[in-house]
Amino acid sequence: MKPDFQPLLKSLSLKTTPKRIALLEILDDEKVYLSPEAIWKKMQKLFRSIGLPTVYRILDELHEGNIISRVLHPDRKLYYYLCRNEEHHHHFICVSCNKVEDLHFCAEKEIETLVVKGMKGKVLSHILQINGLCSRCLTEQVPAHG
Amino acid sequence: MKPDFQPLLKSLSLKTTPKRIALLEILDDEKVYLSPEAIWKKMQKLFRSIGLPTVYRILDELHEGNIISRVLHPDRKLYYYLCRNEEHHHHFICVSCNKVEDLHFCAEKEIETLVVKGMKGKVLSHILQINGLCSRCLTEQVPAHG
DNA sequence: CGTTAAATAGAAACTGTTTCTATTTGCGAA
DNA sequence: TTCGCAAATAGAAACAGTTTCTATTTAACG
Ligand SMILES: [Zn+2]
Ligand SMILES: [Zn+2]
Ligand SMILES: [Zn+2]
Ligand SMILES: [Zn+2]
Repeated sequence: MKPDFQPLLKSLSLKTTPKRIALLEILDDEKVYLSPEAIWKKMQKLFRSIGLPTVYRILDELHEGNIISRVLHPDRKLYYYLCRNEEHHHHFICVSCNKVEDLHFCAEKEIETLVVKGMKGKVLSHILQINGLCSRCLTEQVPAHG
Repeated sequence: MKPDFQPLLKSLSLKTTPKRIALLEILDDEKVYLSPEAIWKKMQKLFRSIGLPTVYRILDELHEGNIISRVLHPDRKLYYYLCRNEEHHHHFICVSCNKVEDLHFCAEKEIETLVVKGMKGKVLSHILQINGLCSRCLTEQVPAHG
């Protein structure tokens, strides 16, 4: 079931354009993280003219609005993933097939305590990401794809 | 007390060159993470000719050999930090003054269990980093530096 | 519809990073 | 100590992902 992205965009004060909707649907269809260029190529099948900067801009806006999450890849390029899971969690990413799986774990409480009480500092954000191989890649030895 | 970096380099099968030693000493002097360019500028004070690619290459080799750690900055540029703490831990980084503090916390056991038992996957690496403001920046409102 | 600010295309610029090639240098062997 | 050679480096150039710019198009609202 395809969610209605219109109210989501409205809540961010972004206009409901066909390209924003298409990009969200593309991400929503995927269980893997995608690069801006991969998204662009999918967009090109839907629109006769679509610029790569537009893809970057939309991804930026949606990431800024906490709608989509960035994947920190060892190759240091940008990747994006749309997760519908509302509660706070983190991700296990497969570096071979790019699959993303929810990791229902976070130690923010413990860390907050360490930082506040131990360092007298303030936590602004935290990164927790597990890189590895998913069960399929582990058993089938599927070669990596871009 | 300046550590002897020679055996460290030897263990990585890297030749002991003045530039590698200097770079290690520069990092060892700092409690903040540095950008390749910042390191390059410090190197330029020590060598009349020193290329930025050399800095990148050395940083790469040392990072590859687990001698130095990369900082995942929100700005997506590369930063490096030399931590002498031998046991496994993570870092709290101050996004204002670039200071790095050891965070003696890691949930790798719990996460490993979740991934192996829950997902039938394999963990290759994990990222845990806390971004925030250190006590000094919190109280003194020190403006950010590059 | 008509108006207006937001969104976009396409080209061009940007910038951190990597590659390339000739030259230099560390270091084990003689 | 000197030699020989693979490793390391400088400097220039290339690269690639990302961002900026400007004219044009479009969504939203009355
Ligand atoms: Zn996989
Ligand atoms: Zn998720
Ligand atoms: Zn968390
Ligand atoms: Zn440390």
